[in-house]
Amino acid sequence: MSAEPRLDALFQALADPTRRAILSQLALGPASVSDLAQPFDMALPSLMGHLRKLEDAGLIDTKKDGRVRTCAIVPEAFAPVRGWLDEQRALWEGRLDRLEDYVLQLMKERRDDSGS
Amino acid sequence: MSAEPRLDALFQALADPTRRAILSQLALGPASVSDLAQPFDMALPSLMGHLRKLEDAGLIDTKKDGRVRTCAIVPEAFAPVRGWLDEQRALWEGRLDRLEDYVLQLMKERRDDSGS
DNA sequence: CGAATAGTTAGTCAAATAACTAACCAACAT
DNA sequence: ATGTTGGTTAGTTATTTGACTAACTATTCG
Repeated sequence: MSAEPRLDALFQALADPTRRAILSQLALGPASVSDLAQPFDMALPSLMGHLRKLEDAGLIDTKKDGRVRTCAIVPEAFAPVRGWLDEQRALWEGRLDRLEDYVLQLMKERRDDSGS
Repeated sequence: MSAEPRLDALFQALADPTRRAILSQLALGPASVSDLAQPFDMALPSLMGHLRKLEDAGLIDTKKDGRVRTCAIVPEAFAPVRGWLDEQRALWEGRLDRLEDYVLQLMKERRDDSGS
């Protein structure tokens, strides 16, 4: 019934302020692990955990060069999230359209009725 | 540094397939708790927990009338999520713009260089 | 009234999160 | 070759999540 484990991981990854802050930083350009860690009052392994979650969700991509691991954002990864939101809005608007049709139908029937 | 506890609750609420399915159902129109529960193979209290989280996040609104609690979606509640995504994209695009400026600058300098 | 319906409360439990410290490895830099 | 920097692994702990059962309350129906 779920059929979208990717969305679970994406939304879950975004549900944390530290991880969102990391993404905002990376949106400005790639950065190393310790660059990313610097603004946070948090031990390195904790921050690594966040990076791992972001990478597992596909939101960032990391590559180790020498002893430095460089992290970069993957902008396309946000697409499924936007997609779900759009789909959701489409459902909602579809409902509004049907509601409108219904109301118009009611008005028409009342007109016909009083006209008989 | 977080400054957006609302986003935490929103993304967290969306990070579960059951809750997303509930929202998709509600996008089609209001429904009672047992209507919503029917498609799921889950005890009622568990489903109530999901409804509670959705309500706490502000994504749904519920009202009890007699012994029936009716749930309705709150479409505006998605706005902060969209907002954050848009902001994120803006940062990314700003970065691309600066990158483009930089590349154009480099090209200009190379032209001037070879021209000397 | 008495039974069925709709939801709620309370309490339990296993698994997942998110943080920490301590110890470790693999490049560089001197 | 040794120390320092940048990151990683392992293992611990407290909290939160998500699901369950059992028992309960509050309508509504016959």
